[in-house]
Amino acid sequence: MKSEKISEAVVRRLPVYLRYLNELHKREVATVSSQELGQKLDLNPAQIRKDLAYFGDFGRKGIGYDVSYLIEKIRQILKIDQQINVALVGAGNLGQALSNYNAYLKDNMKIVAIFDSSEAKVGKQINTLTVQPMDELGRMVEEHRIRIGIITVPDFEAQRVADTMIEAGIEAILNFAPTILKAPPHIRIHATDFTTDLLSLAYYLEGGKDDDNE
Amino acid sequence: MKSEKISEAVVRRLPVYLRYLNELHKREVATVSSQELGQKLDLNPAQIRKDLAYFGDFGRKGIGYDVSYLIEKIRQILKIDQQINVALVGAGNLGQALSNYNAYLKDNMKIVAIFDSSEAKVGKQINTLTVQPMDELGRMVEEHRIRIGIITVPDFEAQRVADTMIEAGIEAILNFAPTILKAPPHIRIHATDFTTDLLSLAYYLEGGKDDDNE
DNA sequence: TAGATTGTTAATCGATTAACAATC
DNA sequence: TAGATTGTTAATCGATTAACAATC
Repeated sequence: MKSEKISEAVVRRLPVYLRYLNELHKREVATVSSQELGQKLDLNPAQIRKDLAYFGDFGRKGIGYDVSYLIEKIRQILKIDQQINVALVGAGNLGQALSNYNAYLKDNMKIVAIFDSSEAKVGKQINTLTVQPMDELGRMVEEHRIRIGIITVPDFEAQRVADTMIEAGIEAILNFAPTILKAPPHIRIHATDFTTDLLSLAYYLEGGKDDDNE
Repeated sequence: MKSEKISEAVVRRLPVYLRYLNELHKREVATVSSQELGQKLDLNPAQIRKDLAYFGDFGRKGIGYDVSYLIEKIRQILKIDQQINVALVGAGNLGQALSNYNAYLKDNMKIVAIFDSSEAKVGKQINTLTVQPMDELGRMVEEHRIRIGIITVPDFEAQRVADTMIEAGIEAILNFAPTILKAPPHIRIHATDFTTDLLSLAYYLEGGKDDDNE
């Protein structure tokens, strides 16, 4: 185990490894090589070995990686060996869609509360959760030790919601609103922007008036 | 205008610029500097100037960039100066959420058809569209010149849907299923994985059993 | 022993940032 | 003219990949 700081690119690949390892585990595969992982995940095997080696010597030369052991280790690294509670704000279609993913997220990530600022949405049932008004957020964060917030409100509300979350003590935010959130440096923010992804795809389409690329 | 190949990082920033420029335009701001753009978008001004300079000399020294002109140029670069038709497969919650974004995507990207393999979903009305069965996909792609596909089906169906899309002549895919799609190199695939984003956030939480980071 | 595969160092590649002449 | 800001080159920084000794 070395003590460099780990780049975000590395951290973002860990859940990808974990996902495929979980699949292997379900198929009762005991061992996997960086070669095979790389082939399945479209990554360079050397990169995978290097990524993992940042955190420890998890593999065995000549053999590969023990699937169960590596799963356990990656969970520890990602800190999901304990349950992490998540709050979602914005009970629209997207919020609803994400809360369904609770099933996928048996990796110890759990959406435990859903909030919305609109009277109309409060009280609505989404899976096992009841949509709560925003002024319950502070209390719920404390009571359930909620550490991550997901924002699925319209862009013009996003910053306000983020501020409320941070005020309440949330440590990290996953933002789906198409806006750049401002926050103090100790708050981790990841943004996921569907419209940006889609528009950038268009660039790679063939032809058009002037075909500059590829 | 130079003729290097443009990196994906650059292309992914263009829609971000566009989004803020559109906002400026609505506020009737005529001109903007790389400095101000950088400040708002959390990017280095030099990077913004460099990004834009790949495609042409859009700015004016001492003045900055003309908002309307730059919007027009970025639209051309992204090839959204013409309407791009999009098909969505998977009429679940996420699919429904995305199809609502049609409003946002007045930038000439339009979801013109929604498909689902489940009998139960076919015929359902989502906004102005009726969910169609999968075997209509080929015909619709051709008829409406659909060029981009969005996949919002469960992971185990994703590859099959991608194959069908590619077979039908779709050129680029935005994949929301948590799986790595295999496709020929001329097909552009962007993946957006909510679970991966969320799990990687956990890494940055403070404390835990052993606190290696930050 | 022979074959496989890791962990790690060195080489390469690419992206970001700083600096500044050109010029509005 | 003085101040602002671009476009671009050079410097820096960081991430990926290749190569290989160590070893199971």
